[in-house]
Amino acid sequence: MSSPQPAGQHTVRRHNSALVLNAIADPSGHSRAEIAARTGLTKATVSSLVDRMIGANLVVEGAAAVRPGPGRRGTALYLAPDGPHGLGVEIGVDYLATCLIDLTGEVRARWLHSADNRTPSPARVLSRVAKAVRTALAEAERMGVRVGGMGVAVPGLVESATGILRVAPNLGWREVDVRGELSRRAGLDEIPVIVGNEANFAALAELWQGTGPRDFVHVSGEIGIGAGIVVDGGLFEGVFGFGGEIGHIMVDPRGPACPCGSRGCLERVAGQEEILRQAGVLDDREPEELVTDLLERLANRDRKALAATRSAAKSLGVALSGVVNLLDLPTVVLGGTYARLAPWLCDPLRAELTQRVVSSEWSPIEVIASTLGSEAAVHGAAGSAVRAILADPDPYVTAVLA
Amino acid sequence: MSSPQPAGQHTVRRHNSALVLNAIADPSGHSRAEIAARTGLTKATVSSLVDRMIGANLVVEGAAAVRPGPGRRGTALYLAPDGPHGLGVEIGVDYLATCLIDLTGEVRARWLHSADNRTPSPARVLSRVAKAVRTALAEAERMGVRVGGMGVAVPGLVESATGILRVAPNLGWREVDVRGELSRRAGLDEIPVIVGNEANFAALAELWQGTGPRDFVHVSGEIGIGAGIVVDGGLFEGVFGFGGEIGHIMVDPRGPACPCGSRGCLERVAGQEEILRQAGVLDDREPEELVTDLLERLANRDRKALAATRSAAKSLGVALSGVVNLLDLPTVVLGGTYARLAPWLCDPLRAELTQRVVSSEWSPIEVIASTLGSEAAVHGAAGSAVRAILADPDPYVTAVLA
DNA sequence: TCCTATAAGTTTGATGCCTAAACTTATAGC
DNA sequence: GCTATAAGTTTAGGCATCAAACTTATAGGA
Repeated sequence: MSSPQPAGQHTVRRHNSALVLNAIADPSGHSRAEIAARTGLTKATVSSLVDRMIGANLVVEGAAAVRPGPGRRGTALYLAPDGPHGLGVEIGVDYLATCLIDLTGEVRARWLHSADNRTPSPARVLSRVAKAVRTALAEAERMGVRVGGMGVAVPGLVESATGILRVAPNLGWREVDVRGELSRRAGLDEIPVIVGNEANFAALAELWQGTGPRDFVHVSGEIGIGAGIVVDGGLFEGVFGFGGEIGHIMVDPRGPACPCGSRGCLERVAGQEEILRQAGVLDDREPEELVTDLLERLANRDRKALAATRSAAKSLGVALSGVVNLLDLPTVVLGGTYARLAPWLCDPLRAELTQRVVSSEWSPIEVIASTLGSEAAVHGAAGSAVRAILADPDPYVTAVLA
Repeated sequence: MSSPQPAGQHTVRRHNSALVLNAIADPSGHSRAEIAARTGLTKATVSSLVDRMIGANLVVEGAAAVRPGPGRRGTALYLAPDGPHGLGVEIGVDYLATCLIDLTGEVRARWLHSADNRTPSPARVLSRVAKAVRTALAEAERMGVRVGGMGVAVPGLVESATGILRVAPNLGWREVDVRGELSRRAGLDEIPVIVGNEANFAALAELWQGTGPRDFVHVSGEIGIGAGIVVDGGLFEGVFGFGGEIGHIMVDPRGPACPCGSRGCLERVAGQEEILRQAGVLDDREPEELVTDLLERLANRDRKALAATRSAAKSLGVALSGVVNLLDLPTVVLGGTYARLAPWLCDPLRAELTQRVVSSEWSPIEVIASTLGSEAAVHGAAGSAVRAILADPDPYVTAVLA
């Protein structure tokens, strides 16, 4: 959105820095001259901007490119592998994950602790998180890289402007100032911290991974059902940052009651727990084991398992058709547990969507499974930190060069 | 697709021109110095930009302001009442509306023809539309004002990038190049034409009228049910421009069959026709008369009418709660026929939403009725033309001064 | 081996827009 | 009519871009 801020020459440089850096982000390695042609800037301007970014260690020069014909060879430019890194943290219900990611999106270090984050107080959990953050910062220092930002994924509603976690039902948290607490506890005065919903971060990880679509809704079903909506390569967060809540779309007015007060909510009808129950594999084993059991039964064409999955697909289709109609999205990405069930979910879901979506005639709906595993959210959180630099490098460059 | 464009000094002027003009758009009339303070630009810059815009007849100077204390009085600046006008056209199912609107949003001329646009071929209808456009252009010439752009509202899905009407079920049109045809038939080579969905234009009219919210979903129910989604003061169109289709969200899986192939679609359950049927006032009179009849019965507390309205409110609540959860919107605006039924719809709808929307605890959902009448869509269409100039005046200014 | 054509990257001067600060104009209060 | 204050204009300077000239590097042919 156009900010009500006046523009000056610095604004121009800022805009063009981002333009140039995003062209450099192409891993095939382009020369200054190619970047100039691609962005529409002159070689002189590109040179000047690139020099600044090399100085700030965002960009490095590679070997001269091999090209047929006469003429001097250009020097290929790449994102600096030892440039600023992004630190990602995910506070799960029963685990704590951290990772360090470089500018190219490569994971350079990762940690995963099993931890019950539900029983102890938020303060205790956050002090544990702060410790994990300090460990990661120490590792970054050992690697000789600067940490340019941090992303924190939490399973709840986060007000994007303030970074305050409003509520996380599955953690039992309410009104926790995650950003403030972590900044304080881990001594992060210098590092910008972004707090967000794990479903949103997972969707962003999907966006940044490989060459997928730029417009999609990413649905992940673990304990709740969360959706991350990506429009034109950016996250759609809603007005307060509470967007993407599809778990309580009503799918069946005569369905089972939901703790939220309604009936037949998607989460109750198509959530992991309900699929397992209908398939007859719900007992007191670990969730991981139960899903493996379900997958085995599906592979063996167990009738109840197949019926449960098909029913969930149908309900998902009802809910997602509303989403897709409303936002006019061409693609649905299945993440989390749904990604593992994708072989059985995709076809009935696609059929349901095609039937219900008005515009499917002109732009058919694609349903694909995420290729990212369970660590999508941490990667997205870490990635969002480096992406913040890539999307607007000039403030970072100015700060480093100062 | 937004192609990344390089920025130069002209970009700066462009940005700041918009900034200044939007500050001037405040009808209370500010001086150059006040604009400077408000925008953060210097007086010199504001003066220079304002001079250009006065030259292009976008801005006029008013009387010197009265202000207590010593010092020279500033000259108030206003949007030029005889600056460029927007031409709005609405192709309804059984009428054709046109209007001319000035930069301030004031309607300066309007025409309304009853016309059956359903039976004749699209080509015939469009030639009739072109004639109405030429009439409006002639009137603009007589008034001595330039027409800066045209908006065309149609009751169907429009691909925003191309201006092609993909389908309009209630007109029986498919794949009609409305923009191309009208440009050709009415000789509009110089004038930019925006084609859009009437529900979207109605939502924009609501946005621009008065001091309403900047984030809302506007629902209007006539023959179909359309929604216009406004986020942060801008229309959310979806990826292809097909966004806002809420008519076929499923509200009740056991509900009546819908021509779209599904069952229990919102349109079938809460549309005008179904409300009238349940209230027992559906016969072969004109729709207008039927609605008046319904309103009378509601005023007289007719039990069937009240029940029908309450049931529609409940279904709307189910569908809109999904929308509001997903997009995290704080406000629902009822337009069209729903606006007239608002006294009976608002309360049950609000109750339904409050119950179903997860974030309502932190940001309660407001339900309000539109104050615009049946001409919201034409006004929005005309307004979108002048808003395009207000949002980015520099290209217009440059073209006029050249 | 040297020359020529070609292309990458740098240097230089011009342009355009913004800013700061000085300057001019206008007005109230004394 | 003088002074203080505020609006609006003028002028000098800064900054980022661009165009064009210039330097550097390379292939291919004489």
